[in-house]
Amino acid sequence: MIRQFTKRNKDYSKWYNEIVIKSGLAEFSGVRGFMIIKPYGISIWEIIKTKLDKMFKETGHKNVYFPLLIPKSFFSKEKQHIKSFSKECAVVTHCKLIKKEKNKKELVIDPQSKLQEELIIRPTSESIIWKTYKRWIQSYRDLPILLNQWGNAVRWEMRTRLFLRTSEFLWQEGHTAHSTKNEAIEETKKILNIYTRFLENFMAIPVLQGVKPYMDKFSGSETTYCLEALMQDGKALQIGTSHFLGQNFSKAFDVKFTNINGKKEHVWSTSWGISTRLIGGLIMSHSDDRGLVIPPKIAPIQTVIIPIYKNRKELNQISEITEKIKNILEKQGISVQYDDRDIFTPGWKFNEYEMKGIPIRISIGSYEIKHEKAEVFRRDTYEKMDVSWNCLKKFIPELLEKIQNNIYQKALQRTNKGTLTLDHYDDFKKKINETGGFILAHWDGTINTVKKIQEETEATIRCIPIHIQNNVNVKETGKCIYSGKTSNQRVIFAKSY
RNA sequence: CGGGGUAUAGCGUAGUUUGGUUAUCGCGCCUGGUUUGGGACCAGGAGGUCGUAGGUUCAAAUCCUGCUACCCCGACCA
Repeated sequence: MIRQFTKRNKDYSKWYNEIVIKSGLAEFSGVRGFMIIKPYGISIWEIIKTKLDKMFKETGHKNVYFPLLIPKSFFSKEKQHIKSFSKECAVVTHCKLIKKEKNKKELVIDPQSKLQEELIIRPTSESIIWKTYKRWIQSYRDLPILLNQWGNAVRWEMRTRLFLRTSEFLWQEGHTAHSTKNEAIEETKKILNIYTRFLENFMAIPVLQGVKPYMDKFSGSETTYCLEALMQDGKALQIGTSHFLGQNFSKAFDVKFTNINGKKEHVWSTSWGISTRLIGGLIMSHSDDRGLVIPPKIAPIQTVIIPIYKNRKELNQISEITEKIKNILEKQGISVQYDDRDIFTPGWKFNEYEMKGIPIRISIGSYEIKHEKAEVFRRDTYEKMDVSWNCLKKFIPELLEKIQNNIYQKALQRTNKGTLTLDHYDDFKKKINETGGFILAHWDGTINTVKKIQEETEATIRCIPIHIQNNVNVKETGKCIYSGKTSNQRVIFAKSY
């Protein structure tokens, strides 16, 4: 019996949902917009955490933990911040439940337990952190503060999608404080580069570094740097952000330091984050019609070994060999799972591990025992190879490298192919409509133009590519693709998640 | 918030138009046996307040009314 699932080109979003559920990453929870991340999904998140955490620590950051709940009054300080987040806050107003009637099970809120001040479940932690930094910072000697926290946040979303947009998400939020503007900007860029390296080297997701246009930046920031990745369906996914907050929060929370000359100045700050959305991006970048494809460096299990046997005696023989192979590989830091469960046939296991995206599968049966070989299968290309036992030690790590590289190159080529420079609105519409992709086009800088383009094509400005933003000299003047008005730079348009 | 779905065993479903014995089938689960190179097979077994509240009726999964929940497609957003 073959368990089918929806193909990408038939119904992309159905494919996406099915792959998440069938591969065991996550499922719906019964609470609207909130998902259960299953062990397999969390194990990927844990790897993401471990790798990124190391990179943060290497650049001088420390971890910290602030509360989940934020008093409403803290939250009301920074104007722009309130404006954007107040629409999607979950608010705690009471702290007790009581039985509605005696001897009945139904519970109601105890009106007596109303809180003096309502508490907001953090949609992000700037407010409580800046309230605290005010106490921590007096002198330039207290700076910089380079902190990060791993936690969760809640934003009451109207429309949710597994991993891509859920009302609760797991994430990492960095919050730094600096004595100079320049240092804060450098920090923002440093983090952007860490994210980029992580995404490209580990997750094999090529990203475009950019700056958000003024109307699209994080509320309360001066500049929002972002990473945009192109998914297989031609839509863009914002996969990481790093904000230069200027002095907005230090002013809102009155955080000043005394500089070396004894003068008081407002602190400069940044914040930056990535979330469980990365897992959504991982799926939509690499996976195919047979299931997940996970780059080896992020795969919870890099190699699975499946025995093929006719009887107990054969299994014992295979297991003996397998244990040795497993040891050899594990000594090199490769994660190996030996699946000798008798309740499933090899065919069942093959399909299961392909669905889960395990990069390499090794199978060993009587044929292999006889020839002292193993059948090695790679998930990314479906290629099968016979490898003799004494070569595995070298072969498998090299193959993992190759797979990692191939997955990245494939995504890179797809992204490059999907990125076009266009000057005519007809071409623009056609491209967006037919294949999607990143389109580099001139923009007159007005919100009105963006609105019109969005209405007509569903595409929006994703970002101003950082190389264009940074290098005034290469700024190219031209005419806005929509209005024909003068433009001095190209921006990236795309449909997005 | 608008539009569309769905709600029956752990999961996926048939039955609902046209009410009628003991609610269908597949997967999964348990027991025993045979199997095992691309989602094995045989035999036996367990498992249900048909989302919820009310109504119509001799009789409701099925008809009527209300309610609730989740999913999908849009508008808002990491």
